Amino acid sequence: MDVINAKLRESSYRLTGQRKAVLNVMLENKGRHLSAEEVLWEARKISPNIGIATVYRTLEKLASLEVLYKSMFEGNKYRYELAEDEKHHHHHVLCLACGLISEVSGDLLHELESDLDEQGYKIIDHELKFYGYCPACNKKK
Amino acid sequence: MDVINAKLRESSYRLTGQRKAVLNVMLENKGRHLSAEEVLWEARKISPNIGIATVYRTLEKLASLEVLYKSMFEGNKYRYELAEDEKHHHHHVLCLACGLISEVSGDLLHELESDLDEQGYKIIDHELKFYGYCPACNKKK
DNA sequence: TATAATTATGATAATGATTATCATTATATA
DNA sequence: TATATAATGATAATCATTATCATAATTATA
Repeated sequence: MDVINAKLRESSYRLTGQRKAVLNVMLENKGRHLSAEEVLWEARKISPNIGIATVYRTLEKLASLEVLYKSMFEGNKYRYELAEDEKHHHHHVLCLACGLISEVSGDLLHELESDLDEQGYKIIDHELKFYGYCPACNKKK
Repeated sequence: MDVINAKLRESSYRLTGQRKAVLNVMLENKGRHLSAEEVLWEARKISPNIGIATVYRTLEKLASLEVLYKSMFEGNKYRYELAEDEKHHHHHVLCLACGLISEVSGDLLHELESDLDEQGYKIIDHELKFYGYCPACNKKK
């Protein structure tokens, strides 16, 4: 919270009612991955007239401040999640049956990244997604 | 080639002029990652009247036969590449400066996948992208 | 072979997520 | 308070992709 407020203050980002609504939705949904449309409906419970453009603008800004992480899902839609200091990388497991998105922690990728460094690359970030079945759906099969 | 023909025969996929054009474009661009639009322009050199719908249909079919791999780039566009037997997984490095897409081989991810297996997941596939600078652009900086 | 069914194609409309535009409203500053 | 600046919401525009549909090509059948 303090970290977030510091970031907002530093970039002199005014916290209007609508922006507060979006931010609150994201805070209340810590650990979940919301689409812009989902954020819109949740945010309207707090700020009933908020429009989709403002939601996009706010999510974009918060992502650029690294308050949120933004990443592509289902091949056609971004989803946003609250950033947590501990995990700078976003590794996801998508359940092909129920759509559940879980997080993978751990950083086995450092090894791969240093291989690439040796080859002359400069790696800034990475993204890893697993596709399969979550424990619950896997059991049912 | 034989493998591809076998797959096409098995699924009784008729190789019309347009489909042959798309397939040839992909064969000639082995190792490259083409968007549907790019395939369209190349294919029109062979089959001048081919339409974008046929390109999409053909790419989709070839991807479902695993003749091609399809994956999302730049957050808004699929790109297709000729599948090669050796690599069943598609790990990419995207250069943020020049847009070059290179391949990473090796499969350090098996370890991560078996961790997930132990947690009850059933992993079917994965996708890994690195973002950074290719050796050429990295040198220039 | 002629004809009927089937499949493939291309033009184009529809879709869905995202972005741009612009008039209006809210806020900050002189 | 007047004025400049920033934020907002409605909606149009964009762009990749998908759906539709009339027509053309191919295949199967009588």
